[in-house]
Amino acid sequence: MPRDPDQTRNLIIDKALPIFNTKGYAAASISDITTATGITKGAIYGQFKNKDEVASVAFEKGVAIVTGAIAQKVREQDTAPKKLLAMIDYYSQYIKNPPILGGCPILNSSIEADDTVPFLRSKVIRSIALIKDSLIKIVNRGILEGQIKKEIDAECFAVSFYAIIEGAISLSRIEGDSRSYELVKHFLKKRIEEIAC
Amino acid sequence: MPRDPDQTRNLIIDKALPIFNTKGYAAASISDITTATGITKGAIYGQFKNKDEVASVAFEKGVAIVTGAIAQKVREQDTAPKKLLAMIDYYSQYIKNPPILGGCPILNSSIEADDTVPFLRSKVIRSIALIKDSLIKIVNRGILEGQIKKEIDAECFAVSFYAIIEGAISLSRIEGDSRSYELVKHFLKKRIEEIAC
DNA sequence: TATTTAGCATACCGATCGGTATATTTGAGT
DNA sequence: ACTCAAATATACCGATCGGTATGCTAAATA
Repeated sequence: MPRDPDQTRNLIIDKALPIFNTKGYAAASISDITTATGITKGAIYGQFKNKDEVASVAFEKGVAIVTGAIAQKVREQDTAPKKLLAMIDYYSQYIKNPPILGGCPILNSSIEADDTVPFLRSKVIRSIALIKDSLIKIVNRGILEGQIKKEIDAECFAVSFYAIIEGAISLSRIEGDSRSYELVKHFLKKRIEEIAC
Repeated sequence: MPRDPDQTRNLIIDKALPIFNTKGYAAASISDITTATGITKGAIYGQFKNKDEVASVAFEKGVAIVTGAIAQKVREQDTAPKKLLAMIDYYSQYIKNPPILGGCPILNSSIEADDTVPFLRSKVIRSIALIKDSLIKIVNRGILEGQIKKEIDAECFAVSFYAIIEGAISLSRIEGDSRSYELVKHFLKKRIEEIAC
């Protein structure tokens, strides 16, 4: 097995991820990836069976980067309110210094995959469900440990929390200004104070 | 001037709008529009100078439909809290029975226009600014008229309100289920109760 | 009713798309 | 050092893209 195929695979995905994330699945082309990597079409189709598979793997990598970093930040905190604040701060950093060019891959793919690109849809749905579940667990554990008021509906809060962050990211991205996100950040901090014991 | 060009123009835009809104600017093709309208490429390029212009005009129409309907619903209410609730209910209807196939054109275009499609970016930004401003005015007038607590930061609330609605729409659309939006709706109703006098 | 011209249809352009068949290169096993 | 198969490069495929040049058609003017 000459010329380390794993390295080739990784290079393709690493370069394809920001391309798909900025241009979108439809607008991104295999040629974009060959020029970005310096690798030819033959190598790409040697590693992946088609464009869909490249996009799929790149998406999974994008999700892993984001959710991995969030999980890390959340784990560093010991109470539910602090964990929620850590998530807010992570996305704040995300906007100013994005780890992946083009914004949040889950949000981006969500918009493109809802009607077209069916092979991505299920992956997006699963990623969102995972984030939602971990948010619900944070809130529920916070209730059990006496950090969050017990009358709080965990799912309602979790979904609203996630929705407002994704909405704020899209606003700040299109405006090219972090102001909208910072306003939402302030709003969310007040909400967290409200539900905290 | 034979064969009513205005009618041709309207037909093209009416058919192009849901196509661009579902497939996105990059994936939607002129051929899609010719098959949807029964009109040939020659006629389309007789009315519009290029694909960008078709997408631009279609986007403006989409925004006009959404903002026009919202303005109507808001005008029917006499207090700020009721106006906000009317907006929430409008988008609730929007999800179940969308007036434009493919979701919210502002949100969709926002995602695609942030990095590519520069000709749409300024239009999206202006549309968002208009909605934001009208929300701020609703809140501020509510404060003046004693319907909303005066310590509320109108801009913070307005941006958060809009962000959470757009986020909830994208969630419900990708999930193919209105549940997420309904949860957010419940969350928002509580927030409106909180800020009301 | 003849003329004219705006509105539309047809046919075509080069470029690029995703994908493949085939040639070439590389490195591990012998 | 030679072999052989795996990995990559090259060259090409039909289809489709946005866009245009040109021919036809229909309605307003005279």
